[in-house]
Amino acid sequence: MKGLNKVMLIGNLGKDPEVQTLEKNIKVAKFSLATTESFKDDKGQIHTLTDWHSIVLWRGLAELAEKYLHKGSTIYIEGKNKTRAFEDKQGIKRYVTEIIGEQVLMLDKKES
Amino acid sequence: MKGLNKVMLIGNLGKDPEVQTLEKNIKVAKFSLATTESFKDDKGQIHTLTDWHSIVLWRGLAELAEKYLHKGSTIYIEGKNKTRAFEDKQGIKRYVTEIIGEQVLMLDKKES
Amino acid sequence: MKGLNKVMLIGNLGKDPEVQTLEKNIKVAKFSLATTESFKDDKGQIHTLTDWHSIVLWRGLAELAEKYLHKGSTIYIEGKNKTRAFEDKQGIKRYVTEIIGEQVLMLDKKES
Amino acid sequence: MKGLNKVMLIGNLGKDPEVQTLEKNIKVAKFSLATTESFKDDKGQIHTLTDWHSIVLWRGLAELAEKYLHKGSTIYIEGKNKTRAFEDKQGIKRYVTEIIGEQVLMLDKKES
DNA sequence: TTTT
DNA sequence: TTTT
Repeated sequence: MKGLNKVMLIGNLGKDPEVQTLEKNIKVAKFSLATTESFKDDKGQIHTLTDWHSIVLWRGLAELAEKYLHKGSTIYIEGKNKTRAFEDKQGIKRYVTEIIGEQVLMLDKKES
Repeated sequence: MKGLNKVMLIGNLGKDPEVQTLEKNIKVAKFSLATTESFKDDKGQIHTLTDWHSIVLWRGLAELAEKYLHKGSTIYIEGKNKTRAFEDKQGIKRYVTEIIGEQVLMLDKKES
Repeated sequence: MKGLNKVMLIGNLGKDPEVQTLEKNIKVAKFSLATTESFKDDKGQIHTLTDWHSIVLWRGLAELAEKYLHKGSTIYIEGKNKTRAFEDKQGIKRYVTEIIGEQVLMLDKKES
Repeated sequence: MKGLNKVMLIGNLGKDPEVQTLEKNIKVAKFSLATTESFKDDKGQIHTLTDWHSIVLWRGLAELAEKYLHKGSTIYIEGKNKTRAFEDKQGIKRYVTEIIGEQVLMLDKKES
């Protein structure tokens, strides 16, 4: 271990995961996750603030996402921040930060 | 508490922090932090991979950064991921993800 | 910040919280929390293992526990490990490690 | 993943690790780790408080401890809380909570 | 752009 | 029992 890059989130999926199957049958799932925070302003009024996170899951976790996660699901996810460069339609270099999930825990009560 | 948005990093500053003083004497410090990971490939060969993170510190933590942190400093930082929109020079909407620090721990041995 | 002492748990209360009111109307809540882990043994068989944690909540968090938490509740809790000495009935010094909660997030779906 | 049981510490070893070799050449290292916290009291006076943690490392991490860690070493450790029962010399059942390390990062600047 |  |  040479450094630490850890992200831990509890929140809800904004949409159903988008799952792709790559060569060798490796799957990737992508979705955005909302985390909500509430805080008091100077006047004691409670406000709510939502952050959106771009989540990427690989292999077994992508399969779990495909099977069990959907819009609105509440999950705990642990992973790492990765910023990668890509070119947009105009050929301009842009950056996006994604969270590569390493552990996922489903937090919805089973509706039996 | 309504959700969890937590980031924990241990790494090194790529450059000295850039510190601005805003109205009411509030300070903001910005810098990038490298976290390093090593892993073995299929052939057992060890590789090293660096991720860069954009860090933002406010108020007291910005003052600490200004006083004590510099290029190469090793720190532990705990905070949250925030993605914000901004317009680039061409007026195109772009996004950047920053880590807003809430706790900072300096990990350099004091060179006495 | 001089060091890091952080514990993060997601699990279920083993019993209803025991709440005491101390002087100045300060409340303390205590309960045990089960975290469950599953793993495969050498033969690929899945096993389940439960760890029990002694949780202590003060003030506002104790009031939250009193009002909303009960046997079986699922929570996320963030806090610190504290080991304290006490004397048992025979006057022998013993030790117990408790997690002093600093953040609590209720993870049960509201049953509307 | 069915629950979360995570502990993260940054602190210093109180003594050199005690390393045992078990059957099949499996090693276990044990040591106590001090985490230090500073806080202001009602009068704005700064106080310092130390917590002691019992750390257990297995296999490769035990070997790393044996080779590189000693009294005073600063480390980051990530692991889980485990409480286990044992019988003391009088045959009375007692409990101890240990942190089973899963990741260790050495934070001492190399003194070249 | 860092560090080992 | 550590460290600053």
